[in-house]
Amino acid sequence: MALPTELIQASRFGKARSAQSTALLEDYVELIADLLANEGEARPTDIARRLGVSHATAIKTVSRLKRAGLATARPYRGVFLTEKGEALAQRVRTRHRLVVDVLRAIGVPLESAEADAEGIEHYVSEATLQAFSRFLRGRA
Amino acid sequence: MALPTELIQASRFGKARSAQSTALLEDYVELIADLLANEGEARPTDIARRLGVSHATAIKTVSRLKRAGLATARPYRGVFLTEKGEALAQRVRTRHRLVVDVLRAIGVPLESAEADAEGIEHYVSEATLQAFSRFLRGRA
DNA sequence: GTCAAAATGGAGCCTTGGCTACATCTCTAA
DNA sequence: TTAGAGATGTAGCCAAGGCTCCATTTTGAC
Repeated sequence: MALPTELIQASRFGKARSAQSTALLEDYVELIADLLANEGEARPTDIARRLGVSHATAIKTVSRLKRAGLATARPYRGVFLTEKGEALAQRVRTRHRLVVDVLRAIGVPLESAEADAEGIEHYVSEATLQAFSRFLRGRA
Repeated sequence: MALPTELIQASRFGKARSAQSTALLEDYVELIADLLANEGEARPTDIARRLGVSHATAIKTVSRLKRAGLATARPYRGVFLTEKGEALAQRVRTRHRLVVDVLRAIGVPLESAEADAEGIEHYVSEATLQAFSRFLRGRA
């Protein structure tokens, strides 16, 4: 093999770990976009309820989103996405659909596909996404 | 729909979050089993190198493994798995292979399949695993 | 057999992502 | 128009999972 096993493996685990840290932000951005589209506004309490966490936790994470340049929010005035946030939401939404569609195509029940996709989607690389697209096109 | 959207969604996110907390333990158990099988022993330093973390981090997590009843370790004497740990390692290994095989079957390049599986495997439910098996059998 | 290198373990620090409890603001219904 | 409900924000706590730095133990080379 080209590289020592341990280096290959370490880099894989490292990637998985860093994916974990962005997973939460992706979930928030996706949900905020959804709330803005369907409810017209994204309030911390709604975000908290949808994610199943306390409102305090939601507010704290929203401030992380702001720090990351993904969202804007003024006190007592709801949350909005920046351009960067919108772009991320779009990518995340597309990826989510693709993952669910592939799972469905493989024969995973709808409910399991939706639930598992919530975790899986954060670990699907670009190369894998492309393979997913090809796979779906191939059986369309 | 049977349940309010927000409850369904909250439970999905909740599941994904709790999967995250077990993911690390699963990785450790899988790796320790691998080291025991291939090297005859699992030393904290090797674990750390393979995972790409500091040895101190590895040691701390091994003590979590002990607390969880998955591993045993005496000072300066390497790490071993309990029966419960062995069983978990076996399940994790099987699942890992299944995920990689499905990704490969779909057309994901080997390297991406191995790398992405490292993250994906922790979020694949029992129902999805079964669908994966059926899918592979169906095209064998 | 000794001593230096390597492995191991521990202490203490940071960030993240949870929580509860409390304080403050907004808004709506009477 | 004003009280009370509900939403929002703040503070302080916890555990997990990283890290570095330091002390100790083991081990291997001479």
